[in-house]
Amino acid sequence: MSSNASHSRATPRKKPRQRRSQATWEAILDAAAQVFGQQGYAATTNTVAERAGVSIGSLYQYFPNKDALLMALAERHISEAGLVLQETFAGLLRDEPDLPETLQRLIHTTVALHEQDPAMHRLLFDQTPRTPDAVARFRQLESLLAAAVAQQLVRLGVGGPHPQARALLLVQGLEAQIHGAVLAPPEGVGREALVGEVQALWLKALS
Amino acid sequence: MSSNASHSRATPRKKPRQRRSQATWEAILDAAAQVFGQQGYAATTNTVAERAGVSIGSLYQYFPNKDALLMALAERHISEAGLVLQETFAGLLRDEPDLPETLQRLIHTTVALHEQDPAMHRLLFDQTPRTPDAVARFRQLESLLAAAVAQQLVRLGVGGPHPQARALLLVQGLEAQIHGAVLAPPEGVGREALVGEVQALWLKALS
DNA sequence: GGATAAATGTGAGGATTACTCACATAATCA
DNA sequence: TGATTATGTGAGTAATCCTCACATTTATCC
Repeated sequence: MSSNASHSRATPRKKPRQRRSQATWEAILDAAAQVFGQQGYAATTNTVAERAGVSIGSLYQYFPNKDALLMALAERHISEAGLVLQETFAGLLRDEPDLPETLQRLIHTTVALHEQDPAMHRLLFDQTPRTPDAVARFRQLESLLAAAVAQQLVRLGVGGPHPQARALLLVQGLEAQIHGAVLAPPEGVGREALVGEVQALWLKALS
Repeated sequence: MSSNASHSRATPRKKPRQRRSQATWEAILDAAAQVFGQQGYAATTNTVAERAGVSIGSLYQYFPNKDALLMALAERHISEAGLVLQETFAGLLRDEPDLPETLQRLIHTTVALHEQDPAMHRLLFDQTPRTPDAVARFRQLESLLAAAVAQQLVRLGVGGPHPQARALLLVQGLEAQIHGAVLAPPEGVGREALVGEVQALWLKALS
């Protein structure tokens, strides 16, 4: 089924050395984004290769298995999100806003990240198999993010006895709440109100 | 691949009418729990049938596809969790405890549900494909749970302008935080401390 | 009790699909 | 230019989900 290659690795099987191979690699990844985005993870690797205009053999020259293709898409998506987050934290370090404003910015960024490319987000979150590798990678990112948040909490004097722990809870809770609000909005309450409620809750929790 | 049956339905294909068919149905489910629990979603349906001591044809007489088998396992797991939750809420309605005690009980139950059968929980959460059906089913349960929680918030006078919305945020946030604390405990902080921090945060948020 | 119908069980095989490998082509280097 | 290395190809293999034509067991009726 999924990833039964001898010691499956998610990294590209071969690093491109010439310009044309780089182009091939990108063509495959772009095709994967399109095809998986439309048909979900059930889409076949042959379809991806066809859409990319390369043979199925070339696909497997760069990605050892189907999961690796998704992981590569995830990496790309994550690195884009990383840039946005880096910008947000740079702003916080520069302006040193108070707690309400800090929360406001963090929440706004989280919402923006979820609204940016819902199809891709849903594909990666709902349909990509959660291999141990993928889970570990996600946890690592979460931890990194928590560290940056912890720094802010400490600056604002609301870190408590275990800033890193508190920050982790904030990151996990916020992600789940915003994810639900944006991708599965409940009836009867507008997204605006819901996001406002999130901010109010965390503001009280941290004050 | 996954669920390409014409209009896939997750319900058993055939309702058992005789006692032996009921036995077959349960044998298959029990075998599925064992085999999938050990080998994950990659385990084959033929292995499940073999373990159950029935032919592969019989398996597909009761479950239209592999996903349906997992869904049935999920239903069973969820209904057990439902009993625990029902008990918790019955206790809250009976005793009408104050906010700290109410939160304490809700959190304790959530922790217990995650510690109960971590293997099955991980299987269903991490490895079972999130089909639209499965996602919808989960959201529905979440909503039901939120309604019960909202009732408690209103009773305690901390429901705010939109008790249902606030309750939903509580349910989603709590689930994510406890899930992380129990199934992926961070280093440096004990689970006890982490759970305590969760309670403190929500207590302040709702007071 | 025997005959008929309905329910349940079987497993070889069809259809799909992830992935391989022996070989062809293109680029680089001496 | 010839040799070597990098890149590309696609028919074929193995694995696996699922079907279907048929066998067997149980229930129903006279």
